[in-house]
Amino acid sequence: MSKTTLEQRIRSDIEARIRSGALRPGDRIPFEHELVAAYGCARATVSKAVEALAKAGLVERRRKAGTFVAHPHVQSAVLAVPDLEKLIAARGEAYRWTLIEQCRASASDLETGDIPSPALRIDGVHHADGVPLALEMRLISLSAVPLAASQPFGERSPGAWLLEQVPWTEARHEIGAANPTPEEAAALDMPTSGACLEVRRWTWQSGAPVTYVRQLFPGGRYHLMAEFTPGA
Amino acid sequence: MSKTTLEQRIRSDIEARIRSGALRPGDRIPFEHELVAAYGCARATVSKAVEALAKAGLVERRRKAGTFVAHPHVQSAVLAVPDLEKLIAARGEAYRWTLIEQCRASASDLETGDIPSPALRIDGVHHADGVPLALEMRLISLSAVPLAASQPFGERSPGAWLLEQVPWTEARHEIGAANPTPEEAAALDMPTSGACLEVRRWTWQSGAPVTYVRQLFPGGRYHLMAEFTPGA
DNA sequence: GAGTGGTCTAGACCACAAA
DNA sequence: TTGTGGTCTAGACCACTCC
Repeated sequence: MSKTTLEQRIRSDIEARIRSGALRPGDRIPFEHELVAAYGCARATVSKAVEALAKAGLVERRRKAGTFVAHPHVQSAVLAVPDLEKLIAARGEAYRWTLIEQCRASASDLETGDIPSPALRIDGVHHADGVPLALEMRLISLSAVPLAASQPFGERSPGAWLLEQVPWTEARHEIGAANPTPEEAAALDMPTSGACLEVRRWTWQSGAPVTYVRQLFPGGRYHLMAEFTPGA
Repeated sequence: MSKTTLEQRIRSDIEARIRSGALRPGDRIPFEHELVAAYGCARATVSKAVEALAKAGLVERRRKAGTFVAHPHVQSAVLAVPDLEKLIAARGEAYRWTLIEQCRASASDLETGDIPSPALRIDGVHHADGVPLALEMRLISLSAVPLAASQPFGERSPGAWLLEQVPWTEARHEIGAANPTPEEAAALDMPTSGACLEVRRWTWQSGAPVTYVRQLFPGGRYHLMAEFTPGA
């Protein structure tokens, strides 16, 4: 017996033919009315199945012409950017946040973060089992989050607090590698010659800047993972 | 006059209420039959709209209870991993691939790449306007891609060739930072103390390993970008 | 012009989880 | 038990685009 829906079956049938190479990029897949005949179902059902493949980028639909296997262009992948506190806890390690500095953001800070004045600047370190995992430099727009001004970030990291205050934001990430400055290297307990993973994130809510954060991870202690399974 | 569909309107109405904070995580959004009444349309239309929000992760649907605004948990983002040749060309720079070595993969190679024997190993450098942008170490499974054995990779990078041979694969990425070995630093024309972005990618087709690649980017010359806009 | 996909309707039955 | 969402049907009209 099967617990899968008919729509899923149609979809995975076609997907398997693409993944196996039986259908190659540029090939036309059966018309909707042909699939309707083949599976003996309503057109809405096959339409939903094929539409899902199209949204996943596996096929391309063209009016009057039909539906074709797409040419894979850029590899895209879903990147998980977890909250560090939860990530460390999930790994079974002890989490600790230490505040370095909490002050008004300077003009040059605001420029790099593209955050309007007034804004708060918070520097600190995330530790896993006592080892520095990430150095964080964050700006928070006080016009978007006024409560941040009176919030003490000595005990709790601003990321988790912000998530509660300002849910469902849009964000942009830039991921690169950089060497730490002497001060950063000291905070991370690493040499300045060591490589760091640098993640910078700009966050908006309804188009208004909320926060900017730059996180520096010592090379060997952390890596990001991304899965790419279109159609999953 | 509007060119948007009714489904899109319903969807963006709800999304705007979530994004603006009018509906907060845990709040229930209207039942389908309420939306049907509010918009005066068929249930299938509102169902499609709300289902799209659910797929985007903005809401969570529970039978008998209703549909609720989801709690943002892990930040996820869509990461673009472009073909380097096309990326460099798109930036208006001259692309060049230089082969370092092409040989049979050793046992230790196969272990790190999780590729079955026999396999090919190809090392080379991607240049943009004559400057080394990335060092690449790649393994190709010869059982998955037999043609690779007789393919000369002196002129053309194996990535673009593979994409034509074996389209629509699944992949996993690991992104980190590392220091180059002296040999790698020389190939990239950089000091060993410089930070590198390290991207490792495992690729399968229909569950069978196809290729493994490790790319090393000098820190300042490249960065990855990821957008996070659920509901777009 | 002809035929595709895009959207929508007005029903229906079912599985499941909350009350 | 009850009501929600999950799935599906059998139509319909339309817009677009390839021939």
